[in-house]
Amino acid sequence: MVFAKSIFMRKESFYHLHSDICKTIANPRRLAIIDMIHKGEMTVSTLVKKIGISQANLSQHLAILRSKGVVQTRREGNNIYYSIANPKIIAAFDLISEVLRESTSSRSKTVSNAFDHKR
Amino acid sequence: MVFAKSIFMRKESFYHLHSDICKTIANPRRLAIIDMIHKGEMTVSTLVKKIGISQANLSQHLAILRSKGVVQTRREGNNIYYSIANPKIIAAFDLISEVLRESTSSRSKTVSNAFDHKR
DNA sequence: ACAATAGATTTGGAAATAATAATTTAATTT
DNA sequence: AAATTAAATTATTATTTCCAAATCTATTGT
Repeated sequence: MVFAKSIFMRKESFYHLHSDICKTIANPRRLAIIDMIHKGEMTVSTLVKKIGISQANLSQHLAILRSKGVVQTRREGNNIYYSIANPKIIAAFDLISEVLRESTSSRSKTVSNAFDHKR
Repeated sequence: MVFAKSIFMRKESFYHLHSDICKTIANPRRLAIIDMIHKGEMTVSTLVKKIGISQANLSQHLAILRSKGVVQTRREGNNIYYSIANPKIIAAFDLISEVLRESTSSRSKTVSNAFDHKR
C-alpha cells in the first residue's frame, strides 16, 4: 500500500524557508538592530554607538539580516544606511513583543511538564 | 565622563526573552506542529501520523514549545491534546508567511553584498 | 597618490541545537 | 496485577550558531 505524503514532506521546503526568516530575527543583537531602525534608516556607525557592540560583530549581524532580505541598504558617500525591507517584519516583531508582555504578566511561570497531567 | 547606557544594555533582557520565543518557532518541524494545530487542538499520536516524524523527536519539540509557553496541553484519558497558547503566535506565523510569499515573488534572488554599492 | 574613515569578510574556537536510539512514566484494559 | 498504549525523558553525537581578532575593501579628503 502507498501512503499519503505527510504535511511535513509536502511543505518541508516552505517550513525551511519560514524558519530561516525566524532564525534570522531570533537573536538579541539582531532584534536590537531591528528595533533601532524600525522607524527609519540609520548608518552603521550610528548603530555601533547606539547598540554598543563592536563594529565587526554588528557588521556580521547586518550581513545575516541582508542575506535573508530582512534589511535594505543604501550608500551615501562613506556611509551605508540600513532600513527594514518589509514593514510586516516590524508587525511580526511587535506581535511577539505583545505575546511576551501578556505571558510575563498573566501566565504563572511554572514550566509545565506534560506529566503534570495526573489524576 | 560617564557614558549613557546603550539601548542594548538597557533592553538586553527584553531582547533575550524576545529571541527565546523567536528561536522556539524558528525550526521547520516546530513550524509544522504550529501549522497543524493552529485551527484546533490535536493529540500527540495524531501529530506523529500527520507530520511524519518519530514520536520521540516530536515529543522533544513539543517540550520546547511547552517550556516557552507557545502551546498548551490538556489530558483526556491516555491522550494529551496540544493547542496554541496565544493566537498572536498564529498571527506572527502568518505575517512571516506573507513576507516569504512577497519576497519569493517580487524580490530578485540576488543576495545583496554591501560592496554592491559601487559607483 | 596617500592617509583617513566607514564598513565588510575570514578564520577559529566555544557554546547552543537537533536528531536518533534507548529507556521510562502514566493511564487504560484485560 | 500484567499487558498495552500514549507520551516524555535521557544520553550521545553531529551540526549550527555566535563572538572576537585580524584583515581587507570602498570612498573621501588632502
